[in-house]
Formats: sequence, structure tokens, C-alpha cells
Amino acid sequence: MSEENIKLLKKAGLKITEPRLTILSLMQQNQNKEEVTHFSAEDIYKMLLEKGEEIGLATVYRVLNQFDEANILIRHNFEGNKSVFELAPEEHHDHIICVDCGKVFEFNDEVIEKRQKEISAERGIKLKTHSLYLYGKCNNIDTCDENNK
Amino acid sequence: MSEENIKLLKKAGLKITEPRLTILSLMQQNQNKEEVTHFSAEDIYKMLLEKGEEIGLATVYRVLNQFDEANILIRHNFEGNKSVFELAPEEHHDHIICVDCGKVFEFNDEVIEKRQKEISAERGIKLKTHSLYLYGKCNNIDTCDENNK
DNA sequence: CTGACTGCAAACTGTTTGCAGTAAG
DNA sequence: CTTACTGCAAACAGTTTGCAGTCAG
Repeated sequence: MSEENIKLLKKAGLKITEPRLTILSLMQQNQNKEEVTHFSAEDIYKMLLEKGEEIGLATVYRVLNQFDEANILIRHNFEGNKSVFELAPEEHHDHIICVDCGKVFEFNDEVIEKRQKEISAERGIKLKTHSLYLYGKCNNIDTCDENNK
Repeated sequence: MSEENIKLLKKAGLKITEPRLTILSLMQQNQNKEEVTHFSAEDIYKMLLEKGEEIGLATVYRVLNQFDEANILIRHNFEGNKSVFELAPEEHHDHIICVDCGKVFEFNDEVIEKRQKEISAERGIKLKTHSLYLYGKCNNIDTCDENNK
């Protein structure tokens, strides 16, 4: 699997370095595992520390920015001040964020996607990207149940 | 009109002070005038300075936060790091932001609103709010024409 | 009067940058 | 070799907070 990551970095014109490979595989690990898949720079930095990796916070930021530009991952600005990142998915999706427990759900809706294009076109705007975040309270039993009564 | 603003503040449990009235009317002035209606704290602070008002930046932030909590205005996190504020509109609307000139367009679409509710309901999530931002290139002749060729 | 409010400066958080050393190609 | 990359510390931007004085109710 590391082979593919090396290809990814090369395609982005980036040298193959340990921090980049480490961060990349770290984000891939939690994929497809019902795990959290959205991380802040700080999150990633801490995970690296726990693994005993010697990677500076500045490097984490630099790598994340490079990955963002190379479309290897996507930057989100949920409510709050900091950016969170997720691996660029095969297919676009939008997000539902639980305001109580912070859990992130994903969805993709054809109807909404279509309307967005129509609305932009009507106004003569060339749609580049969009961000749609729904904020609500989920029914996570552990953390959110009280709030749903 | 100041009468109504006083009512607004009272309803929010806030004392009637000059900074609050000034900031409130400042944001109202540019409304319904094809003018920019989305301001950062810094924007507002500068406009106040230009008017010769003696209001500290910290106060601007405090007032904006109080107004946000009182639903007098709405905070947005467009791309980038800072918050921008607009007066809470009568009817909800979403935004299109031009990535070249920064102009903000507003729209409201029943189809999208409806789908959002359905999607949340399907997942057992109580939808509180949402943010939908479309980013694209507008056809503003002054600043954006080159980019649309 | 009294607590809410204000301005100022200092503190904080998230992020970027300058620099000198290190390593990939 | 040469240039991109890294870690560190310092710098930054946006925002919040502690404090002493002021003002609305």
C-alpha cells in the first residue's frame, strides 16, 4: 500500500519523505473503520507524538497544506476557528456534525447537488466548490441521549 | 427607527449603550442597498474609526458575540480564518461567494431546504442549523471578467 | 448605588515563516 | 551536489480576557 502513497506524492511533485508518508498512512488507517476521519492539525500532531514520531507541528501544517493543494485531502471549516482535514474521498459527500458530541456523518444527495448547479447557473456563476454542513443533535446513546428528550 | 433597536436590545437583556446602538445601525445602513452586508469584526471596527467613533476592538467583538447569541445577527465561517457577520434576515437564506472578488450573493431554495430536513430525519438527527456556501466565479465586469473566459 | 459595560493591554489559539541544518533525487 | 524539506523558535492574525474606571437603570 505504501507503493500507492509514493505514487500519490510523486504525482503531486513532492519528495518522498518520512513525515509525508507517516501522515498519509495515519489518515488512511482510520478510514473505513467507523472511526473518526476528520482531524485537526493538532489532532494529527498528537497522534504522531503518541506513536513516538519526531515530527514538528510546523511540518504537520506544511504537509497538510501541500496535501490540500494536491487534492490529496480536503480542508473543512466547521463551526469554530480551526480547520479539519479528511482524505479526499472517491465521491463527493457533505457532512452532518453533531453539536453535542462532535461526531461527523457523511451523506451525498443528488437532488441537492443538482439544485446547487442550477442555482449557480441561473445567476451566471461558475460553481467551483461548495460546503454544506448540517448541524444537529445525533442519537448517540453514550453522549447525546440526554439532549434528545 | 432607533426605537426599534432599543426594543431589540432590551429583548436581548442588554443595556442600551452607545456602542451597541452604533454598531446595530451601522449594519442596518448597508442593508437593502445592493451594498456589502457581510462584515468581519475588523471591518466594523474600521468603519467606526472612520466615523470618528471611539469604540475599542474588544468591544466590537463582545457586542458581535452578544448579538449573535441574541440572534440579532448571524455568524458565518466562509473560507479563511475569520468570522463574518450579517444582520439576521427575516427569512433564512444561503450564500454564494465569488472566489475572485469576494462578492456575496444570497439565495433560498425550497428544494434544498426540504431535502436537508429529510436527510437529517432519515438518520435520526435533530437538525438545528446548517450552513451552505457555494464558491464560484461571478461575472462582475470590474473584477471578475478576465477569469470567466 | 450597583452591576453591567467599556477601553486598554496583555494573553491565547491556530497557523505561518525565517533560518540553519539535513536529506532526497 | 543542489534544492526541497525539516525542526525550532519567533512571528502573525483573529479573538478573548483581566482589570480599573464609567455609565445605564
